[in-house]
Amino acid sequence: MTFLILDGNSLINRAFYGVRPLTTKDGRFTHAVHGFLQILNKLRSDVAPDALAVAFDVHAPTFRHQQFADYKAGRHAMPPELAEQFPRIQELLPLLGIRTLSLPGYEADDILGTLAHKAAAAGHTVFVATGDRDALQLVDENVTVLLASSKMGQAVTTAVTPEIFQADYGFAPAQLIEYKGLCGDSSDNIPGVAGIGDKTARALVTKFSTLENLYAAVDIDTPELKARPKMLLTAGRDAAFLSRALGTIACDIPLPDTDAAAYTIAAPDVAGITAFLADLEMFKMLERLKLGADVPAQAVQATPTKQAIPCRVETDFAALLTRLRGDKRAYCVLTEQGLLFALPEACVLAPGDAEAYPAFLKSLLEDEKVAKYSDDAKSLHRLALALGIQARAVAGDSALAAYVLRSGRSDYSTARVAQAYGVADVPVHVPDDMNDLPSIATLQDAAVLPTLFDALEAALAESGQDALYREMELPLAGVLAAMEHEGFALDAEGLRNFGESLQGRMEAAQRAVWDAAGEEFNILSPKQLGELLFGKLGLPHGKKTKTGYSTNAEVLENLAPDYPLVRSVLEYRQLCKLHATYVDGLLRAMDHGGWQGAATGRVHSTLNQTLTRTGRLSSSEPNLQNIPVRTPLGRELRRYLRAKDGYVLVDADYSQIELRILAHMSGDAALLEAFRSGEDIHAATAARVFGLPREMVTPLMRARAKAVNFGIVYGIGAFSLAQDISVSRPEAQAYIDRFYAAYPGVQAYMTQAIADAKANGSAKTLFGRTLALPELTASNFNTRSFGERVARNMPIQGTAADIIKRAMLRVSDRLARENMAARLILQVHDELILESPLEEQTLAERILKEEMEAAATLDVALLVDVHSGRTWYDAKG
DNA sequence: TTGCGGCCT
DNA sequence: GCCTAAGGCCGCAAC
Repeated sequence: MTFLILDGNSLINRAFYGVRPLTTKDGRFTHAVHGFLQILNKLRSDVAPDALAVAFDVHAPTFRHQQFADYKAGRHAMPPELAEQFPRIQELLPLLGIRTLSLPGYEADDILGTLAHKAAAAGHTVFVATGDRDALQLVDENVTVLLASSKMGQAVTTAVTPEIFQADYGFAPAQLIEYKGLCGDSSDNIPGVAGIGDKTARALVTKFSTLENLYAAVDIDTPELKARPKMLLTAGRDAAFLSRALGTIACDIPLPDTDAAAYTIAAPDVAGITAFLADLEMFKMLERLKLGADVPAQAVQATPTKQAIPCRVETDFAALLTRLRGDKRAYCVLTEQGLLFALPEACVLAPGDAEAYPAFLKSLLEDEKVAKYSDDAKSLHRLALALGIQARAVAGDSALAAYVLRSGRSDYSTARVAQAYGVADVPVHVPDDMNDLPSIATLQDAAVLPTLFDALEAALAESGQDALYREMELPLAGVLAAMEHEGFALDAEGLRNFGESLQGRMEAAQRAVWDAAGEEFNILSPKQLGELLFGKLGLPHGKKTKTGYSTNAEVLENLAPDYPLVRSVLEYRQLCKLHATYVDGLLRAMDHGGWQGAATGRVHSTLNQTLTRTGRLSSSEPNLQNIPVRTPLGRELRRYLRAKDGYVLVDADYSQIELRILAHMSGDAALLEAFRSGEDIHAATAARVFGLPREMVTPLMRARAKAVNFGIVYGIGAFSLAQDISVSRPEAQAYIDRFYAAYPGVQAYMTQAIADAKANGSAKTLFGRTLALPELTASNFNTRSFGERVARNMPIQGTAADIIKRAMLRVSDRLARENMAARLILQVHDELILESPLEEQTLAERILKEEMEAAATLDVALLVDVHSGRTWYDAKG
């Protein structure tokens, strides 16, 4: 049986702090109740438990207080608005058929541990839900911890399995207590070893596994331990063992019932729940709890008068498929419960747990004659790829359509898009025996799709962006799905070794800073660092931030020539950045083969298609578009992003694409001529700006001209240019003036771009992509200036984005047409990367260059540079 | 969660 | 007196 165990205290706390306060008319707070029920609902639909228990703390000292009087001392008292909500939840849970339990002298954690331990031993599948990372020590093959957190106000749970834990921490879940012994836990006032922080603790636990091993090493004076940690460990020996004991969850406390069967979910008391929720004025929650027909109509408030669409589960896939083939169109939404269809007369779920589900999906997704319309085309493509096929006739994506119509929205969820295009909610009706259906909100999202697509398609036709949507973005979703699916191979072992070498250097840099400073402090804390440098040591400070002195790289680099200490700070920062963000970050993102599916050892970045204002893509989890390249040390990371055996990476990037677009769009004769003659564009600008013949241009002049070239594209001002190239402000202004004098067509174009944007209320790319710019009419000078800079930059940056998207489609089609095994795996704004079999390398290089250069025909040619290599480092020219 | 800092095109 | 170059993602500290 599946047993779900909740930490009531932890989850209610999360719920309380995670949402805005809410009261009934007579002033009783209800938001924690509300948030907790939402988490409970989500967990129940995710895990489908047979048995459920909710554990609570008792407000009394525990056995831990006897060991350590200061345990959890200094904690803020619970605010009364939260305290008053606990009894409400404890009253409601039994009505839902769920048992609660607590035990004097113990914490909810210990109940979790004991129940989980016993149930796992009895062979049950156990899930523990909490917001407290402490509970991760319970994770093993039979126990998954569902960690609740909130991301951008949205409640999310993360399933932590042993593999995921190991990837995150570097050691096994059971060793979490050793880690806590070393670095303590400030929220519970557990001390740990003074001076040992997260980083050192992780390294020590990874190396020595247990405190016993570690202290054995301390005692025999092994060279594996450096002097400082050894000294700290010796001083903190008692604290370490005490902290470990305090941090250890008890798994054998005397509970009355430890058998999972004793917590089987009972039938809900519908009348009781209804009365309870009505009393707290939580009418919507009644609906969400899916209590069905027994709910009195007046309790649900303002029952919609429109005919509701009934929802059901359909397991006769053959019939469903025949039906969809007859309709020729399938409006569908991929949900956790399966694929959900909006038919004119009903919402129908094809349940994901049915045996025939994969075969059904294959038939549908591959069927050219059934056009698929959804809220997320990329997810349909990825579903197909996971099944080993390619989706055909993915003909609509509402989010993508809305993005093309107007980029810059913060949210392209179906509900928001429908609202924006004036499409009314379609009410849905869930029969009371349908507990396997997705949430009401999801059902409504599906139900609204047919009318929503009508509205979106009409808007697209009217705006002239139909081609952009249909011929560029929609097919691109398929290409992106394939790229995400492929992923990028990672040399994990090489990366780990590189990380260790960084760690050695970090310790040295840290030591150097501390020695020079005469004290030990957290160098990564801008507050502590600022106080040291500009307070205690009295160094001349530059600008200030809202919260104190600025310690950013620009400020520190000005001080570096005179202060070795500052150089060490910069070095320490760089090393930490490389280690935390890239070494650890990439290893964490590597596919470790979670719940199902084998580990691929590759990273599968998400390529977001509806995020940027300009039409660019963005990359996340991990972001592969910001892998270091500028500094030699950072660039080393690219040695660990590589092609698989027998393959090679082929990397191609556009040369000066944005300036070429500027030349085309402005029609400036001199800029066009500079590109046509094939000369070095920055040197050409330098010659014109400085009024010198080409051969008199020095490297410094070229570098400054390069900064001006880029700055012009962004709408730079003299102040920032002066900063950038270290000249006086009047001098910078002179460069800008001379640039415009040298390229008068560019100046005219920029003026026109702003005028057009003001006239239309939006900026536009060469391919018709539109960005609304309400900022242009703002009365605030800064806001308006920002709008003007975007009006100048977006057409250029956005056109470059359009062009590389066209190139991606061409490359993808060409590779398929020529039956090649090479695959696109990444795009970095002006750069495409293929993973190609060695024997296809030459052809792949040629295809990439040809298709990218032919992606647009401008008044100036597009030029692409191609390089290949086993690793990304080698493939970067 | 916010602010700072830092990596990319 | 204020601010100051476009578009992103992510880690850490501190609240």
